[in-house]
Amino acid sequence: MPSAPPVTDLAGLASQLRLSVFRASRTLRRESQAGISPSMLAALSTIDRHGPITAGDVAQHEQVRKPTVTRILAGLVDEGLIERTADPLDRRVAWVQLTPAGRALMRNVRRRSDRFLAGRLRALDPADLATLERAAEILDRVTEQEE
Amino acid sequence: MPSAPPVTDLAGLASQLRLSVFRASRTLRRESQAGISPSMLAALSTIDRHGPITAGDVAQHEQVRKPTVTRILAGLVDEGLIERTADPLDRRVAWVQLTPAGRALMRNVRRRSDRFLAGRLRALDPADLATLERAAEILDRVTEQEE
DNA sequence: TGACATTAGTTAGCGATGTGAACTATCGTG
DNA sequence: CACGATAGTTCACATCGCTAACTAATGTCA
Repeated sequence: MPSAPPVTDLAGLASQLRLSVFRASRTLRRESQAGISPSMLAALSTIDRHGPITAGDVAQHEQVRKPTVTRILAGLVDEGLIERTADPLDRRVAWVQLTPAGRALMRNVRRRSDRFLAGRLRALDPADLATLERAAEILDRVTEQEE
Repeated sequence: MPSAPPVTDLAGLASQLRLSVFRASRTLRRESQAGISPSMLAALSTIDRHGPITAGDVAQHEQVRKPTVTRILAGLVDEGLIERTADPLDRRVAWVQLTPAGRALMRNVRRRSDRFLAGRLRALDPADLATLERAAEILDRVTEQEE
């Protein structure tokens, strides 16, 4: 694999990347079959990874405002996927964590519920897959960083 | 640059990619400063690239249903960025194309309106930028293909 | 101690974006 | 000319994000 030429047109890359990510997100949203909405799945994943976590910290990780988190968490509680625990020392704070059902859903999603996308990825060659894998990490760094 | 190890866990990559793309899209939507919405910008870009095009074909390219296209195009017409031309032979069909204002906006967006994302990209090393560039193309292939 | 700022989270209401179902208008075909 | 296919629209609905304003609890400091 020859090393790629350097990218100097940052603005061009930025606008291209914006469009590609936007379109991909739209398609993936439509094809999502996890049983819960993309927002809920993303929040669930954050809660899964970061153990017991406060609503405010979920907002930080998800890069979303607090009222949005309130609604998403309410939905996850309704579905029985997370549970809240009041903080005994600071009664303003509510900790959330996955229920067994939440953990089961996450396992399910990771292992086999992404048939649409996985099916399309199957057609790619290994180099492209590796590129996507690295790109996912880079995207996370770029978009999740604190300002 | 050493060649990457092969990716075999397609389901894992798929679910990771879904989350990364979703979060990136959410952040980019919030930071968008093009003056028009991401949907409108994406459609405008498609119309720009594919010359005079019908509404149905815009829907194909954008991977969106026809009612969605109707509304997006109406917005672009309101903003004076595109214009419709009735097909003289088939009066069901409406062709759309960019107005001078639409072309000017596209030039503007490509060159300098993506400060947020470009600013964050500036911190990346050339290899990461090249990865993102290739990933954008791959994403387009994966998500825009006909089923 | 008591006034006041800060912090965590919620409620209420808005706007943007996408959808499916049903509709109009037009076209093509036997 | 009847009837099915096609292009696009309208309508009602759901999701998802936001700001503003609120409640409740905590911290600070004169």
